[in-house]
Amino acid sequence: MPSQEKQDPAKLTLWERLERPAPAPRATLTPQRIAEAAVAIADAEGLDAVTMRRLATELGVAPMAAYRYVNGKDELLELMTDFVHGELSLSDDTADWREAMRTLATRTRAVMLKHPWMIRTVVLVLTPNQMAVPERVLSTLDGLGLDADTMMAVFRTVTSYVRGAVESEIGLEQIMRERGWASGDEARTGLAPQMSWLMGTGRYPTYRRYLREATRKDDPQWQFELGLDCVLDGVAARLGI
Amino acid sequence: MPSQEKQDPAKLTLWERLERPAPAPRATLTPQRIAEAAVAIADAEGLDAVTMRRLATELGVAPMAAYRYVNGKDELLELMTDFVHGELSLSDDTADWREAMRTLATRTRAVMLKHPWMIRTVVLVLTPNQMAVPERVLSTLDGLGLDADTMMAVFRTVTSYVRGAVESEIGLEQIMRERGWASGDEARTGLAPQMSWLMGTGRYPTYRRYLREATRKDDPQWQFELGLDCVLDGVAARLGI
DNA sequence: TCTCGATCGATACGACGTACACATCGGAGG
DNA sequence: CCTCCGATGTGTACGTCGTATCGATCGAGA
Repeated sequence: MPSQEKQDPAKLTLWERLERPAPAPRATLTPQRIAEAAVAIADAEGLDAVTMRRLATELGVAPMAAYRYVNGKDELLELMTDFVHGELSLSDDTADWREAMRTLATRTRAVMLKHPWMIRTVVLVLTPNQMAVPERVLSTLDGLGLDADTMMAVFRTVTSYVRGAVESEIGLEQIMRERGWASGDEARTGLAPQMSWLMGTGRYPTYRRYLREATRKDDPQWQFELGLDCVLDGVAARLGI
Repeated sequence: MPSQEKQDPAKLTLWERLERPAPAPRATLTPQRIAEAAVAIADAEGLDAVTMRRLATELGVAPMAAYRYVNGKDELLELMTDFVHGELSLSDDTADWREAMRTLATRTRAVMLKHPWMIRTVVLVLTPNQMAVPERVLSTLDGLGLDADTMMAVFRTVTSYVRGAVESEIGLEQIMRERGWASGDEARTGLAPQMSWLMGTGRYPTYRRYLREATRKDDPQWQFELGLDCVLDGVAARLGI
């Protein structure tokens, strides 16, 4: 008998395996269970706590068990990333591209702040839930007279801003958590020695004035939304949409 | 005699130690030498190749030697990050804020593409060379009638876009390097099975059209600069500068 | 010359990712 | 009902990592 149409599971991508019809009989483990457990660990204790051994413990299983479903730790991270992207729940209730971009941006920010480890994850691996994002955006941009390249540029521009902004926000949060600072004021007192040393060099006069005069240093949402409005304004103006 | 003004070196920050006048006598190791070696390894073989042991080998020294200058691997990464930020060489030759932001953006992109591992580094640790960036930007924004918060918002907005954009660019490059793809076409053939499976689900019709129609998919510089112009336009328009 | 603190080396420990061979389960074919 | 086989989970082991600890060694001030 010649070759079966059945393929070697190891040669299939993670996503093909994930959607295979028969979930297999024994199934104490599934990709979903693995993803949920890994995400739970990462949410609670950070990405460094996500260990193949720790994951196995959490699943009540031997350290090597998960390797039947995931080819290595990198694929585990892919699985986690795709799983969380499912939380974005993109809806089709708006035809206005700008409003759609705005809610996508704020929702992305919310999801990432909820799963701060996401920011350390590789971008642009092709996973089903990640692909749904550009699909949604491109579809709202359709019919405005933009060519394909420009439509994608709009998507990339807004996405890039969101990612960068959330990244710095998370970076700050992470430092505060590590050092046990609960408020912006606590952080500033904690940072005071280092900061006053830097300021004492006299190399940062303008920054020093910013420190004295600014009043919204601890309002990341204001900062995020002002930047987002700038970006959306610029896209609309330059591309005439 | 009561307490000396000399402090316990372990309690000083990395940067205070770095600029202490006497570099110590024996000095086969210095923070600079350490930073250079670590950066060289990361540039050549990626951040994962930067190992305390590997670094020591490269410096011709015992594995634990560098710990005299760096409190742990995290501080080594800080040191590397600050070192590379020194390459930005911010100049004061422009008073026009927009031109200054533009050259900062393109230069940042260039430096990061030269040191792709930078993108995986924690943002916003207070290091001298990193602080020089907002200082430069704020000083060009000075005197345009913006309050301190808004000036900083401009800086953050542009910086966020740049970081996000470069991050996705580097992410793609990294995947291509890992899989040994040299051109965009090679990458597309390599990705073809996965992509055609995803497209076969019928869930991404607009994205599919983009794939057919787009002609600048492999022109990251065009994408970067278009987005940057949008962001700068938006900042200028919304803030009236 | 002696001493003392700053450097650097040697050794060791626990945790990590994962290769590999083995045990075990559950359903299909007789 | 039995048997067998592939899919699933286990046990063990190896090499590498970050780094704690302590001892050796060097240079300069007394």
